[in-house]
Amino acid sequence: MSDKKIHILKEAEKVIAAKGYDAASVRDIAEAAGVNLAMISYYFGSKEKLMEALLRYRMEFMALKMEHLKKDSSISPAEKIQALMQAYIERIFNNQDFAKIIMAEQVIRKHPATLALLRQLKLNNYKSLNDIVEEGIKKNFFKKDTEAFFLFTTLTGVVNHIIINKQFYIDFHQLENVNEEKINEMLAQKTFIHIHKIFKLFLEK
Amino acid sequence: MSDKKIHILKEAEKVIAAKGYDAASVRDIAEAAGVNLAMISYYFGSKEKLMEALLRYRMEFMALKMEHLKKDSSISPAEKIQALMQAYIERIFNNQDFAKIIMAEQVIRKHPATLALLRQLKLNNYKSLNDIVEEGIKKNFFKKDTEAFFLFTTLTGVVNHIIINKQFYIDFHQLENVNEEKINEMLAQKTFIHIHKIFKLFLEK
DNA sequence: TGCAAAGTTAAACACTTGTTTAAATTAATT
DNA sequence: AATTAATTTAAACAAGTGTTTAACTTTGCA
Repeated sequence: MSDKKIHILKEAEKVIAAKGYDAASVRDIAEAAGVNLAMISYYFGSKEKLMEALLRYRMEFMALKMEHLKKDSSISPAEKIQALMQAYIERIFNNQDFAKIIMAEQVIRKHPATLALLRQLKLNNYKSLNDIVEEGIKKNFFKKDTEAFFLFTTLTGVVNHIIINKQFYIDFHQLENVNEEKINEMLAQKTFIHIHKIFKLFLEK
Repeated sequence: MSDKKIHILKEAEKVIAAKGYDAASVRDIAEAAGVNLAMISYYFGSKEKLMEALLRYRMEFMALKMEHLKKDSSISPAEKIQALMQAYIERIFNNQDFAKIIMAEQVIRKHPATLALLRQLKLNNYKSLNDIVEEGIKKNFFKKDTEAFFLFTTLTGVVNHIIINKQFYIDFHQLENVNEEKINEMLAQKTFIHIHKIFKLFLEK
């Protein structure tokens, strides 16, 4: 993918995250990217295909590919879970615009192509988590009475809702003047500790 | 509010939850409600004001008004927390369309009037939770090292993400032929048990 | 240098959007 | 029954939508 296409995608991401897909017009996106309106169709074919390209482009980063430690038995299942949690939190916090777009897409928009992509991403991430959980149960490290679906929903639900409620947190604790980078760091760390406790509760014997 | 206005609001809720506010046209809503296009403006003034009316109408139900047991010292803080959890889960599961609209509104749309309403709702619910937590700490029933914000985010994040991922759950467990009412009941119950365990972990000594 | 391919542009396209209008119908009040 | 008010309607409005067009400029290559 050319630099120009990537530049357009990144600007489109900002506009779509701020306004939502439907309210973000192709003219808005073109203006934000500093290109002529017709270039969107020229490069991507259509607005919907631009959205699809954005999902494909970012999903690469958002997928929790845990293959490298899947069969590594020198790392305990608990440590693997920890690595997955850490990776997920990091990715969401580093891609907050994209996280919002994905949330909105799941909640309201239902275009077949994007839904299929999201389903694939969700399934892959769920399986990464599930594999580790099953390994832990087999090796007798983990409780076997916890449904992986609820662990998965807890991880994704909590992290994403912390992003949604970030402004609420800032207002409530009067952190308006604190550097946003600092707030993200602090929140990400606290989120990790929080989720870690929950996973310990449900998994460790 | 007249029956007709309420009828329009309820139909609008379905359409907006399915398509999102921006993609749901006034014509879509009018058709779903079986009324003439101009009636929307006649009754509500504008599309945006219809949205505001919908939020006001439903927020009545969604607010967790815990005043009746706030000062009741015959009920333990743990039981109060349990009642609040139960009430929240019930309301989200019984108003899934509205829950989706609220989520989308928080994530992408940012109309001042609706944002202020949502902020108020969030603040009220947060305070209901926080009051009980503080009472529990004061009475030496609860740990005092847990931030209420993370408890709040956990409750709302997990429940709402279970709604978002309901179809994923159905597909994954091949429950396509099961009555949706049954699935909701089952999921709500499991969600309650799940959240209950988490709150116990973070609160009880 | 010449020329085909790629890139860029402003203008136009058909269509949908939220809202308003003015006329017609129904309901309520005297 | 007469008259005023409330409701409902189809049609029209201007503005904004995604996409296409055809002319123009730049680029890459023989």
